Amino acid sequence: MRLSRYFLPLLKETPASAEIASHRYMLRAGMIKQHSAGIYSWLPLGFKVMRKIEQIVREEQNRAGAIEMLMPTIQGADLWQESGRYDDYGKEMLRITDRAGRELLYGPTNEEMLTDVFRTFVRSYKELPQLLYHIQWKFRDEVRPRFGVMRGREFLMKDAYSFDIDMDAAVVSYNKMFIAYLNTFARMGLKAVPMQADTGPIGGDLSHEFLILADTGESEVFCHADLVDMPAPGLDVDFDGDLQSLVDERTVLYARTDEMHDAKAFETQVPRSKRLSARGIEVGHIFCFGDKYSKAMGAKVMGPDGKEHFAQMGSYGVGVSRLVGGIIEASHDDAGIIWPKSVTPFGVGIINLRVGDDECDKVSEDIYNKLCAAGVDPLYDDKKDRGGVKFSRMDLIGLPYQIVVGPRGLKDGIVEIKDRKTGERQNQSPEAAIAFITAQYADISL
RNA sequence: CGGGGAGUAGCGCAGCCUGGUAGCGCAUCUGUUUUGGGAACAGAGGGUCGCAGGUUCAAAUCCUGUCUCCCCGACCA
Repeated sequence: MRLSRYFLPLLKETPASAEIASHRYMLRAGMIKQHSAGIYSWLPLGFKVMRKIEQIVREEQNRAGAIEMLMPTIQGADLWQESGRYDDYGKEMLRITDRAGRELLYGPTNEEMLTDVFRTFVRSYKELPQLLYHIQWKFRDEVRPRFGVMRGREFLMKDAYSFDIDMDAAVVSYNKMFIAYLNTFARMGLKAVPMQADTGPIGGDLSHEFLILADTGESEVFCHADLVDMPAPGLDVDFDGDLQSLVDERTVLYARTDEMHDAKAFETQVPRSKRLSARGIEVGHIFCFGDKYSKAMGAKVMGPDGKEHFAQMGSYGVGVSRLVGGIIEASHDDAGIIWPKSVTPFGVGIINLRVGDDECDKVSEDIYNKLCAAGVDPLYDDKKDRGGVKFSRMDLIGLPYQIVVGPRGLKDGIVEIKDRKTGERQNQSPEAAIAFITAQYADISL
């Protein structure tokens, strides 16, 4: 993409309303525009990042054996009256009336709707397990939206739902999502720690929240320090095999959010030097809640024993739009965002310091064309701005690498490669720079 | 929902106390000179002062109501 043809409305000054780094940078880097409290337009740069995050989530859901579908944003009130949540959910649910006076709502989640799909079509244990998901916009009329997209009212969520014949089988599904989540967040460069969580209005007793540690996180967390650097299980995990030991390794150590925290247990189970209390951002939450909805809504299947059984269910959420902010919270500096390679909106920025100079134009264009062909998706700054503007702009939007093409270097036949994260610079011939950048993305599908 | 703060040009703000018909910085447009870390000079455009009432000869300014946004807390798949 040529910057001169892109839509990238950058802000030089920080909008007064933005308090935390991710919100500030998302506004300044032209990623989002707020329309009202907790409701945003996703501008091209922000949308591009969100799409990449969404795709990683999708790939890891698929890898774990979940199947993608799509349910509507608008739901009828009847299903929620059946489950009993129509009244329980309260003002957080956005309720709508259509022209015929029918009660509708903008879905805050989809347990009821998918349970309805399930009970319509599934009759036998032979069709189990089922693990279905969709990635769809949700609306929760939060009392207090804040922190930009981190707590928006409208947000994009991946929610998966599992249906099994009994609790043992339900735990197998739960474990698949548990492992898939660790891999998902790891691919985004995040260290997410699974923590014992309260099941809240969902019900049930098996539940984990996945939190990334950040000072601006909304939750207070307590955990064993070793959990933070524990590597993800890896993409070669056999999801059809027994995952229990992998899950156990990561749940045996103490890790709880404030609502579940037990100071005494924390002190007895975790040696002093390993006690970590910090703040975290919730990016995923998984629940195994059994027959709460299947019972209320009559979702049952015939078992091998010739009797009817209510499906044992679980639900599994990832905040896709929230992750855009979460990744920035975890990866930025004073100059701007530092994108992990896996979610960066563009693979590399090419800075032409002297647009209009034949040699600079020629070399920049050549690098641009070759990197496009190599699939690296470069952003070419071909605007007629001064060097300083170009440097700070590229730092702000935070692409992992920059290639600087200027008359000074070209005299000696070289361009400069800058690593956004470390600040390291290296001089290379244009050809070597192209090869270097291409190699950095060899193992990442952009 | 309780407490606090703010709505004035695209963004950041001053002006309000003590009413007199709107200003600064950045951004934008034109020109000239510049050009390797947010350039300089000259000129130009852009505002129903959130909205609705009221007081007054006169309201951004005073009064009443209302809407919106932000922060702290409570809340939160």
